Amino acid sequence: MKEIAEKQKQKQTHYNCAETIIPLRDALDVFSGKWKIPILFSMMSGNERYTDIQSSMPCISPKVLVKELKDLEEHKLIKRVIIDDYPIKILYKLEPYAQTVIPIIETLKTWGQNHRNKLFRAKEEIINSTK
Amino acid sequence: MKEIAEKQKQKQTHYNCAETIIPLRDALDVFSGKWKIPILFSMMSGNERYTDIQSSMPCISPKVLVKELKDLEEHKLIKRVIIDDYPIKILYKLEPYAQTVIPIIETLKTWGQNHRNKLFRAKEEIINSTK
DNA sequence: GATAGTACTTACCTGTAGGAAAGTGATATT
DNA sequence: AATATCACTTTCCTACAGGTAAGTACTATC
Repeated sequence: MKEIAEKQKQKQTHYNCAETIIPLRDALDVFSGKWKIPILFSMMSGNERYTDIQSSMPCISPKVLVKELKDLEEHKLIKRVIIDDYPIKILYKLEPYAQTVIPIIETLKTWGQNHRNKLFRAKEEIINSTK
Repeated sequence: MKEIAEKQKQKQTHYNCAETIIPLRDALDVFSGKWKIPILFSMMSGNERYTDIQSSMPCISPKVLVKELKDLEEHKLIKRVIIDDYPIKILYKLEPYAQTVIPIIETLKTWGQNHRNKLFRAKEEIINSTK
């Protein structure tokens, strides 16, 4: 009897865990992949035009860039604006909602910098130990 | 002359942008994908054994789980520990380094919750407008 | 008139992430 | 003796992310 109760308690823990994993998965569905976060960062740095974004990114292909911009638009993070003077201009504008992504970008960037330093230190240790 | 200088300034902006994108990409290389963050979260909730982690995740296949655990071990975020009593036990232990991932998990989780609420509100607005 | 830039589209291809299903060998339980 | 649990492995498969390369229609510049 006691054992069954404890097993159910454990099962419950698992269930709760699955529940909290859902928002994580929602966020990952949006931001997983090589490009979306870097593109948002590039746009936050002031790049609004297709070609500017493209040249700010290390070797993104035009096809992929178009696709990612469409995805970001679908997620209501950016807006494609057509400026109808002569010549016609197309601007990709950040939606206010994109501001909510800043903390994610910041923490990822900080972690990435730290990780790189860690790898660098690890390498140095190997060099020192073989001296 | 002036124009060239300005163009070079712009090129520099792009270059800097690429530079800051590198740590972002480093982090994304580790955390992109469906499973790694949820697995770390599950382990932080106390799950240490293969089967516990598996049942805490919504329908992960054994093959994928093994692969993700190996990846996490390679990134020095977890450790596979063999407890050699009878019967033999295998524990997946978080490395201290895994603590650095907590801010990422937190911000992603918060964003995911907020995003889900936003979608929910958007749905309600549609329902109200068609009344 | 030629070249270059803007903002893409189209077609094709590869690799990997991830899923489905079954099997395995050791122990443990009923 | 039969079934279950633990911790996987193996095989097969599909879908999609992403890359390569070329083309396009318009405009701008030299």
